This record gives sequence, C-alpha cells and structure tokens, in this order.
Amino acid sequence: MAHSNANSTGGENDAINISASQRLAILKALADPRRMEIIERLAATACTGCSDMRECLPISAATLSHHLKELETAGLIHIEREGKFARLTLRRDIWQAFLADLQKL
Amino acid sequence: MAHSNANSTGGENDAINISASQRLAILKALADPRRMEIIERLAATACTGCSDMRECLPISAATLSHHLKELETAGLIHIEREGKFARLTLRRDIWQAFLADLQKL
DNA sequence: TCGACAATTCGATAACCGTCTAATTGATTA
DNA sequence: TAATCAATTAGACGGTTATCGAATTGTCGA
Repeated sequence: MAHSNANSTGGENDAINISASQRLAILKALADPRRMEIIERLAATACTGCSDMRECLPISAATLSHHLKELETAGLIHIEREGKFARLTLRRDIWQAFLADLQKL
Repeated sequence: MAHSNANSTGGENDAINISASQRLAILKALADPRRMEIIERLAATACTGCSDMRECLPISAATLSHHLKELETAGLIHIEREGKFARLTLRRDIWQAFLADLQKL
C-alpha cells in the first residue's frame, strides 16, 4: 500500500509513472541475492506459492516472509492469500514502469 | 577492474553481457540515493569532476570518494585522473547492458 | 474439538554500510 | 622548498538489515 499507482486518468494504455522514492525502494529490494532470485522465479513461472519458493531458496520461513513483505512494499509483487496459502505474482506493470524509468536517464 | 567485459569477439555491435554478480553489484550501487543522484547527473551532463559533484551533494569529500569507488567497482563509471583532478564519465555501454539484462527476465 | 500445517510476527544477534573527522598522498604554484 | 589544494585512505561510530529460533495466528482435515 506504500506505493499506490492508482492514477488511471482515463487514458488508454498510459504507462505507470514511478516516483523517485518507489524507484529507490525497488532498487533496494532488488539489491539482495535472495530477493532477486525470487523475482527471477516469479518472472519465469508467472506465479508460485511460498512453499515452492522455500524448496529452492536456502532460507527459513521467517526470512522468506520478511523478503516477500519487502518486495510487496516496494510494489514489485502481489501477495494473494488464499486460506492457508499465499499466491505470489510479479507485478509486471510496475516492473515495466521501473525499467522505463531507468531508461529515461 | 572487478568486472572486465573485454569480450569483443570480433562481432560488430554485440551487446555486453552482464554477469549475475555484476548485476548485483550495480543494483547495490544504485540502491543509495547519493549514488543514484551521481549517476543521474553523469547521465545528464555527460562528464563532471569531483568538485562539481560536491557542490550539489551535501556530503564530505571522503564520502563522495567512497561512493565513486563503489560506482567504479560496479563498472558503472570511469574515473580518469588528470593530475590533481578526477574526470567522471558514465559507462553507457555497461548501463545499457544492465538495462538489457533486466529486460530479459 | 483437536492436531497439523502455512505463514507471519517477535526479539535478538551479527554483519554490513553510509557517514564523518583526521591523516595521507600527490600535484600545482608561489 | 614550502604552501595549498584535490582526492584518497584509515579508523571509528551509528543506523540499517539479513538472518534465525521461538511464539503466534489462522486454516484445514480428522
């Protein structure tokens, strides 16, 4: 909820604009091997659960939860909780906006 | 010197390939407001000296030197020392390779 | 209702990092 | 040569953060 990006001003496919603070948050989020790995996996397989992640990454559940919250706060992933499980998805719109933002310089 | 990228295999305009470790180093380097600001300035004005930077950023000479070394180690900038002064340039080839690398996921 | 399980939160610890001052190196000029 | 200045290095301090085990919350099946 930290970064809203709810500015659909009626345009058709206007790209999302990333604020400087969100760009920093995303860069910080990506500047960790584990979190980068999570993003890579989500980008490749489109969608996974927490347990799937833990099978690949050598980290405790607590640490994974911490990283996921970090990625969610940065706006990079969406965590959809379904009963006992959590479904993770990469927010590709934010990802593209982030890349477009870096392209601009 | 940490990241060489001296692999011109005779091709014409083959893009540089970023290793995973260099990608991480670049992300870490960018995940700091001051260093990001430095990169933005270098991208805008093409080339500047240390003293010019210090006029804009509220940091000590020692801290700036530390940040510049970090950016240089990541491969993002080139520091050309001319006598007393230092000339800073953004390594646009690396920057583009970095962006292309992120695009791939 | 009662365990088993997924995920989160809490509290602590260790490592990392940005920042500074002070000291140093190296170059230019009086 | 001595003084000055740009930049770097050394060393220290404080804040941030990645990590874990333990406790907690919430959900599902027996």
